[in-house]
Amino acid sequence: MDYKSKKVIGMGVVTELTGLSERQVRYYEEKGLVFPERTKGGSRKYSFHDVERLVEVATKLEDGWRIQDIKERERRLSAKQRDDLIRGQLNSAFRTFPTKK
Amino acid sequence: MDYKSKKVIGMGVVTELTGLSERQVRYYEEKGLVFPERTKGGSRKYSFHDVERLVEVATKLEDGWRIQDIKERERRLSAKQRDDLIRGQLNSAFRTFPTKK
DNA sequence: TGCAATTTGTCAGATTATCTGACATAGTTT
DNA sequence: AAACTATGTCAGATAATCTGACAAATTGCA
Repeated sequence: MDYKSKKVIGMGVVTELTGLSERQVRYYEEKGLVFPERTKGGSRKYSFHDVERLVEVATKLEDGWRIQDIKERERRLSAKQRDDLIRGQLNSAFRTFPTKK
Repeated sequence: MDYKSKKVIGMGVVTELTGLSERQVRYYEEKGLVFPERTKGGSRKYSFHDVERLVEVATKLEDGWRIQDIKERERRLSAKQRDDLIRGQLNSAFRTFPTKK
């Protein structure tokens, strides 16, 4: 695993890096937007990727989005991506219609 | 700064990642082999680069090196690199002797 | 050979970091 | 108006980390 996705960052550093409060960070987890790992004792551990994710979420909230909207939109997007992927696979497998060039 | 050199990792994770004891990690710092940052409260924060460094140090110690030897050897090596760098700069600036090709 | 240095373990006591759960609140939806 | 959303804050508990000290095994060296 690469540095960006390894879960090694504690809550204190996360709040420093993101500018968010502990409350916010925990709330976003409660709502299913980030998924930290835990130490044996129960402390949260985040990755750099998680940190970027948190900033992205916070930005959208500042823009007036609500958490459920963010999740909903992403659910649709990834569904579309799955569709596009499958469509692409079908196209290259069966070539049901002409491709350009 | 990149993920590899950002100091965000606490002692607990460092001991997990390196397999070293807290005692060892602190001792290597005391001897000037790693240079963690600190939180406001005084807790150490390491980078992935530091983690790799610690493993490298531990490996050499297992091979029978002593800390002072490691530091001494590196002092010489970096001195040589400085010399090589300067020599290279002089060569390209003044071309005091013919180069091959 | 004997003494000093090196490296690591361990322990105590103190301090810092983080956790959960609860209540409050301002703003937004329904 | 009532319910919901997002966040602040506080208390009490637990986890994580720190420093400083003493011990001990091994190794270097005078």
